[in-house]
Amino acid sequence: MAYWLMKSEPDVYSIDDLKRDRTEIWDGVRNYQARNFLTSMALGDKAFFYHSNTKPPGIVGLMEIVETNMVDPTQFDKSSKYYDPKSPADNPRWHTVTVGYVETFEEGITLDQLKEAFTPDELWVVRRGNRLSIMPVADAIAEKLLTMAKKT
DNA sequence: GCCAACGTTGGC
DNA sequence: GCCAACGTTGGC
Repeated sequence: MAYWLMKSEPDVYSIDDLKRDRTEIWDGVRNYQARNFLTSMALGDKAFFYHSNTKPPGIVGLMEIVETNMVDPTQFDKSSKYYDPKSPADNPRWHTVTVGYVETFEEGITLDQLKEAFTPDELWVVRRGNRLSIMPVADAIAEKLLTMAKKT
């Protein structure tokens, strides 16, 4: 089982929204590196939910991958802001997963705390200028994150 | 609201 | 294939 980190702006979709919905398709990713990580996810993988563009940014909870290799329907939806006219219907460009709610961390782990605890090589989200919205998290780092989440 | 980082687009 | 222009992300 692998661990991941997935970013979302809470104004757009937050961990509270996922708690309410229980499961949700993670649509709208339009970056090839992020998409490649999405397509390499396996059932049962866990993902840290990261709130970006908010105060404070940070990891707020845990998710589980409950469905893999889904075609992102928004790429064919002309009314969606994620509509991609260049994506061929017979060879969709954008794939994603469905995530399931696992837990909300009582205090979360802020970006400041993440920067204190990890180097940019250990956890990509603390890299300066990092814009990738989906990234892998090594097992040892994930275990440390889970310990930190329980302590706070 | 500003702006650094950086991915994408398009002219050549 | 280069690279300037442009758009987006996301911390501050």
